[in-house]
Amino acid sequence: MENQDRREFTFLGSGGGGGGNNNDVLRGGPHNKPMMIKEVDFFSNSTSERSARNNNKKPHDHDDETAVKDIGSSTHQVSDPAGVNTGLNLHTPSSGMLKSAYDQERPNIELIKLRGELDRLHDENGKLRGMLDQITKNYSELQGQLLMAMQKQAQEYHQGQKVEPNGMSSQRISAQQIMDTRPSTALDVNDPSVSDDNKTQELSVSLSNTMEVMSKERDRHMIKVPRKQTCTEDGLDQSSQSWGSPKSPKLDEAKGEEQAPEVPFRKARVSVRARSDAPLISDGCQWRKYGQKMAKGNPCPRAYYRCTMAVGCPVRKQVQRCAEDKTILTTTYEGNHNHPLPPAATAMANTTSAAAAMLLSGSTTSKEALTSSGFFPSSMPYVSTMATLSASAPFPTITLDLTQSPSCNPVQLLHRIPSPSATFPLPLHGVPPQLLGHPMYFPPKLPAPQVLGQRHSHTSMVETVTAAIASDPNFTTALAAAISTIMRAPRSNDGSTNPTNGVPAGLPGSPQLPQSCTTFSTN
DNA sequence: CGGGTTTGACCAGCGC
DNA sequence: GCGCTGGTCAAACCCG
Repeated sequence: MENQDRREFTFLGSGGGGGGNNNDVLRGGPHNKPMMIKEVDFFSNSTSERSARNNNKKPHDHDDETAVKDIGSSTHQVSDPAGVNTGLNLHTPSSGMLKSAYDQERPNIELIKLRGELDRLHDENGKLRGMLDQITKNYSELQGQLLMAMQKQAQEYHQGQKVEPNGMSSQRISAQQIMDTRPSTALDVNDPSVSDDNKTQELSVSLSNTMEVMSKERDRHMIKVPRKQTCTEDGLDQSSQSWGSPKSPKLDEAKGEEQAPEVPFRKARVSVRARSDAPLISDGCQWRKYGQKMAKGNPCPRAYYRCTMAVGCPVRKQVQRCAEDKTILTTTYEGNHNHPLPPAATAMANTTSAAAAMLLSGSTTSKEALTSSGFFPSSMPYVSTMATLSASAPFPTITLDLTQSPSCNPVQLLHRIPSPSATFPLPLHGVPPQLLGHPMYFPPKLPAPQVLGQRHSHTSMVETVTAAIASDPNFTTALAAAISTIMRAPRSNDGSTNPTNGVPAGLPGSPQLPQSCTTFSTN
């Protein structure tokens, strides 16, 4: 089991170490510098650093390097190495130097070439850094827009939403929306009329700030909900209903400022369903298993993990295999990390946090706030991911279901979903083409498209979710529209009415989603 | 030996 | 009040 956790991080490590070394890597150990950090350093480093590397490679060239520096001022300005050579040619043959002198000059020529190459690499790094910044900015924007949409919809919902007491009606509406909703009918977060001030403010926040905002937003929306088991589905969902109950003093203590002690409610959770033979999916974080239980209705044990990347990190996750299809691994996350994360983990954390915030922003008035609704833009060429939201449970959960086939018909997916859940697509096309084509791009262990189409091996949520966000320019609009639809949809206000009420997960005809009261589905 | 997993025990919420 | 269940704890154990 312990090897599973270590295997999670091999893609982040330097690649040469064993399991324990990988742990050290993630803790920022001095000996095994994570590859990702190396990349960052490479993006941000200076030419001098690379020169130092060259010096390490050729320490005996130090004098020559110094000689190069003597002409470096002109060389540096001439970014084209060819220009440098031209200048040298003017000096050497035409000046009538002796052959020995010329031979003495040759190392300098090579060094100048190297210098030019370094400059070229520097420029390239600058471009890459800009690209990375742009990606990060876009991601921040997306999150900000998501948050804005959530806030707006939450406000609207609080103001005038009428409750749909009939869960089945909600389901029908959900289906209609799923089949018929178009982006044009949904909230366009790109619309400048939508809270420009707030939007600007939100868009300007960094990733971490976004996380913080979302966390605060989420905490603000924490509600006191009587713990009630309304779902009859097995396994994870039942556990999820009680997860985060205030009975864990240590957890509350660990949450500290993040969660008021008098608030008995828990955080929203984000579940991930993925096909994987591996016991765990790689999410970029380091986890320690602290318990295992046999859940009712599921022969597969449920494992409990907590984040160990920092002391007191409140993030926990549950891992359990689907009873009906043991190739499906369900991982449920809760909480926000209170420490820096590796890039991959950051993407995952942000995504789950956004999803959680999305849930909570719409579930503040009642625990069924997000009972059902749907969105399925017909403009989406690939419906690779479906998201199902549900707040019918005592605390809302959003599940990314990555188990569906890419070729799966959305209608079929609809029929597979046993509960009136909110569904919307998350296009998972892959990494940005500019990254794919770039030599500095290190493809993940499993590129997202492979993850989508592949039902085996180690599915990486980070890769998949990140790819979902990064790959499709329509994603922002689509997601916002989905959120909009979700928030606007009629919701069940009856405490006994929930998506799974009377529709136990794992019903015949819904083999793909046997245990989800809340499900993101992936195609 | 340190860090992780295993596993039985314990606690608290919930339903009957 | 009692039993069931989920979640957590912590001692024992394992492993590199």
